[in-house]
Amino acid sequence: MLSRLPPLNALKAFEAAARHGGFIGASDELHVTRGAVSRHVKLLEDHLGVALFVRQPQGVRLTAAGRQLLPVLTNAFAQIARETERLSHNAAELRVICPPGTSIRWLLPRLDTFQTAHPEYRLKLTTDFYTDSGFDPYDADIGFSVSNWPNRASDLEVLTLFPSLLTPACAPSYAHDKALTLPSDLSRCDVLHESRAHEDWAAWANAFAPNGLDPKSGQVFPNIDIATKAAVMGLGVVMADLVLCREELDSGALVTPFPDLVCRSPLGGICILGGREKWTTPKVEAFKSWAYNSAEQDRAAARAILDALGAESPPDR
Amino acid sequence: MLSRLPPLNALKAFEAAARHGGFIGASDELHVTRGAVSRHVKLLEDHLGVALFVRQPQGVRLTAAGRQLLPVLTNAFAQIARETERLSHNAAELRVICPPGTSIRWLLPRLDTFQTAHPEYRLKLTTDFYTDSGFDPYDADIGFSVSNWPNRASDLEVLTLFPSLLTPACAPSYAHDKALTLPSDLSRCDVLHESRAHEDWAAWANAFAPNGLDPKSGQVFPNIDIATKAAVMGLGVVMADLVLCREELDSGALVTPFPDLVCRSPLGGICILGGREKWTTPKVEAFKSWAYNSAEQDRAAARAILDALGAESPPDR
DNA sequence: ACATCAGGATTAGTTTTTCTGATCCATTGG
DNA sequence: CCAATGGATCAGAAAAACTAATCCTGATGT
Repeated sequence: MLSRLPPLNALKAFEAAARHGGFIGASDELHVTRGAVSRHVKLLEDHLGVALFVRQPQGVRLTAAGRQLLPVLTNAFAQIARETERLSHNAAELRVICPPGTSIRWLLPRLDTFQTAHPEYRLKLTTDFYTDSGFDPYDADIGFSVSNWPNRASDLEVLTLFPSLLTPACAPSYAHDKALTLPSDLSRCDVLHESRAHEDWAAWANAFAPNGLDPKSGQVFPNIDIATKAAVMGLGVVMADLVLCREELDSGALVTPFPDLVCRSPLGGICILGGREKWTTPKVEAFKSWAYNSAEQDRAAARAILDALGAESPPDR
Repeated sequence: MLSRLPPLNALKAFEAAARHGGFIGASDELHVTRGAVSRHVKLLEDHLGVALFVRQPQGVRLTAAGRQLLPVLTNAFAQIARETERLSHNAAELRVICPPGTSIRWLLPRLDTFQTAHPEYRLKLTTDFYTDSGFDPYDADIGFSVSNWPNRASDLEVLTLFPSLLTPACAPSYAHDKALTLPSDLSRCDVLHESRAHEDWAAWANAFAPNGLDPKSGQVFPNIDIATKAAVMGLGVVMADLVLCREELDSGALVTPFPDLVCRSPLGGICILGGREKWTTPKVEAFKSWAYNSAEQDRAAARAILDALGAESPPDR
C-alpha cells in the first residue's frame, strides 16, 4: 500500500459534495467554507487526473467518474464510521463486576456520586460472580479476592480499598438468649454463612476459638447481605465485616459479643482488580480514584478499630 | 454523516503502524518520521477514547480495540485505493475511434509523434465504426462526419482538421486506355467505391456531370485505402480525397483526369468529434491540439488547391 | 556491570496545509 | 435590470503536520 491513496481529506470533501449535490451543502456538513470544499475537490481532481464534477452556473453535476467514485467512498467511510463509533461507544462503557453482597452493602449506595462525577462514562454493573457474558472482558472487578477473576492471575493489577475486619455479630436478643460471653459459647449457636466458603469463620475460629466450633456447621445464605439480615432477625450469629455491617452495628440491630476479638479476613479486604491492559486507561483510572476516595471513611474506621485493639497489624498498601 | 469520522490521516497512520507492527515500519511507508506516526496514533486514541496499542519497550502491540479496528481500515482503504487507481488509470487512457481508411492514410502515420509528445497518455485506437465495446464511451472520434458517433448528436463538439476535396483519380494507364477527357467519359469506366455510401461520387457527379454517370454503379471496397489501391492497380476510377491520396498523386501512381473539377465532400472534411463532457479535459485538449497542428500541412495544401481553382468556397472554422 | 541498542515519547520550532473572508463571475428568476 | 444563487479565486491567517534532537525504558552483549 505504498502511498497509493489520494489525499483523504479531499476524498471526504468530494464525498460530502457529491452526496449533497453541491459545495454549499458539503461546506455546511463539514463546517468549512465553500472555497475550502472547492479547493479540496480540485485537488482531488488534479490528483486523479480526471474531472469529478461538471461545473455549471446552476451548480455542479457529477461526471461519470464521479458517479463511480461516490458510492465507493460513501461505503468506505460508512464502514470506518461504524467501527470507530462502536469502539468509542464501547470505550465509554465502564463494565464492573461486583458480587451481590458487596454491591448491595457498599457499591450501590455510592454509585450515584460516580455517575455525577463522570457522566461521560456509562457504568454497567454485573453482580454475578463471573459472567463471561460478553465479547469483551470486564474493565474492573470489585470484591474480596483475586478468585473472582477468571483464569488470568498473572496480568492482574490490584488496588485495596479497605481491609476486611471480622468479628461475630448477632441480634441483641439472640446474644442475650444464648448468654454469649466466651467464644466457646458459640458452639451452642446457629452459625450463619454466606455462600461462597467458610474461610471467614475458619479464620476467626482459628485465631480466637481453636476447637471451639465447627466452621462448617450452620446455615448457608446466598450472600453476605442476606446472611446479615438473617442475623438481624435473630436466626443466628453471622461473621460480620465491620465495614459492610456498620449500619446494623451502629443502629444496634446487631451486637458484637466479643468486640475485642477481631481478625482480618483471610481474603485480605475489598479491592479493585483489573487486567493490566486496561488498568491505566482513563476510565479505569477514574473509577479507581473515585472508589479509593469513596472508601476513605471505611479505611479510617478500620484503622481506628485496629488502633483501639493495640495495632499489632501493619497497614496494607 | 455529520462529521462522525475521526481524523482520516490519523487513521491512515494507525493502519500503517498496525500493519507493520510498529511505528518505524509505518514511518518508512508513509515517508514521515516516527514522531509523526506516534503523534497521529495518539491523536486517534484520544479521539476514540480508547487505546489501540500497548506500548512496550520492545515495540507496540495491538490492543483488542486495535485488532478490531485494523481490518476495517485496511479494507476500507483498499477499496478506496482500488477505485481511485482504476479512475486514474482510465484517465490516462485516451480512447480514439477512427475508421480504417482515415486511420491508415492519416492517423497511424502520425501517431508516434503524439506518443512521444504525450507519453503520459496511453492511446487506444479503435478502427471499427462504432464498437460500443466498453463501459466507458470514447474520448474522441476522428472521421468524416458526425454519423459515426452513436445516438448523441446533441452534446457533441466538433473540430475540423482539414477539408475533404474530391476529384476522380485512376492509374495513368487506365486514364489512357479509357481516353478520359470529359466527365461524361466516366460512364465508360469502372467506378470504385469505399463501402459506406456513394455520397462522394453523387456529390461530384451532381456538380460536374449531371446525368453523366450512375453513382451507384461500380465495385465496392471495405474502405477508402483499399479502394484507392484498387485504382492504383488499374481496376477503375476512385473518388480520391486530395489529402488522403496525396502520396499516390504525388508519386504519379494515380492521376486526376479532371484536375479543375474538384468539389468539397458532402461530409465536410476530416474532423475530431467528442462529447461535450470530455471536450475540454486535458487529455482530449492535448489530442485536439496535436491533431490540429499535425493537420496544418493538409489544410495548407487544401487551401492552395482551392485558391488555384478561384476560391469560390469560404474557409471553414 | 556497563555500554549499547531498539523502539517509542516528547517537545520546540519550522514548514506545509488548510481555512477564511472578501471579491469575482456567470447564470437565473422576478 | 437587479438581486440571488452557486461556484472560483486569492491573499493573509490559522492550524496542522512534520522534523530533528533528546529522553526514556527494557533488552542484549561482552
